[in-house]
Amino acid sequence: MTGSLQAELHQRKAFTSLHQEAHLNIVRTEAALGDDFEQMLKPYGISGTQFNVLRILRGAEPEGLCRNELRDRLVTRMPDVTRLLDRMEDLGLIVRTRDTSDRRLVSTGITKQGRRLVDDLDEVVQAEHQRSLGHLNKKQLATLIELLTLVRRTNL
Amino acid sequence: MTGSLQAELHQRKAFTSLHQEAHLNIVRTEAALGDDFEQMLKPYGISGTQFNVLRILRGAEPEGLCRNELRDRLVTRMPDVTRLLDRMEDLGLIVRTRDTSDRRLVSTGITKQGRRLVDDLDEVVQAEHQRSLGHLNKKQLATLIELLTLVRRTNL
DNA sequence: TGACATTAGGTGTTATAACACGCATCATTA
DNA sequence: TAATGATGCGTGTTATAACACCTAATGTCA
Repeated sequence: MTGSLQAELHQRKAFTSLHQEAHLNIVRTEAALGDDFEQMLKPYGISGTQFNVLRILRGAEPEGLCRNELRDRLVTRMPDVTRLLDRMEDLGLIVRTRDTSDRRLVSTGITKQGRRLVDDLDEVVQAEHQRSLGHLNKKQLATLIELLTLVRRTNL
Repeated sequence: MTGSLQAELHQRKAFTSLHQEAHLNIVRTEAALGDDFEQMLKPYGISGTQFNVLRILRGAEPEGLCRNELRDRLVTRMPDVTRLLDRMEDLGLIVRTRDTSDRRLVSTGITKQGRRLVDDLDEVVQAEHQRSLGHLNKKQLATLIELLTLVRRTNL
């Protein structure tokens, strides 16, 4: 029962602890899922992070979000949001407008083109989720979510 | 019960599917764990991937490993192993020697200095694992590992 | 109001990841 | 053994991440 990951990584020795095995399982699984996800997005010319930004901005419509609020909503840490948005602006996926009441703020919104892209991607993404996680039943998914949430509980 | 991640990401809307929620939970948890892990390694001057390399090479002693075998054992995909090893060689953590029987192969081994570093890190890493996952009991860890292994099963 | 801290955001620079390609070595087979 | 293909590894180049620093705008309080 223990040792599947061990085999995947061609390891001879057992893990030194259950904690280590759990940690590596999380990292390994994310890597597998993440790589496939990026691969899926490649034909559409955006990265996983960029897709994430689009989804967040769509959810925030019709208002936009300022840079830091957007950064805080990203699933992964992203220290250089400015240039991430620069690229997306160049691609025509987002627009930035300087706030008039507080001129420090830059409101970022999704463009029609960006909106069309995420909308189109919805079904592709759902299909990918189905492919990568469809073999788990509802109870298994719920338990997995529950345990991962528990992990983050003392990690926040 | 559902919606912890939703709150973490300041989301207003619910997830569109259990699959999506599971996927994002995996990504988010890995990011949290990974960031802390990198932070822990920072004082020692190496990255998570570099630590991983050292651990693999220590496990392969006294022989070394050729580049591709090493790459296949890495937990995450790493397309540019050559320059990763270049940097580690510059740091004095590994040595590379051209195989004499098959001159295409470059055997990579860990140096005494590298070995000392991973050995020193063992307890630091265990402490970090304890901190990040110590609040889960054995059964929970086992279930988590089991479910993540199941996820990868149709993802390989 | 002026000095100071705080907040939001951008910039400069270096390090690393990603991708495509090239070269050398070895295996295979006519 | 010469030709062809496969394998292992390195290199060139571009894109992105990471880190520290800088500027402008706002808030605060003597």
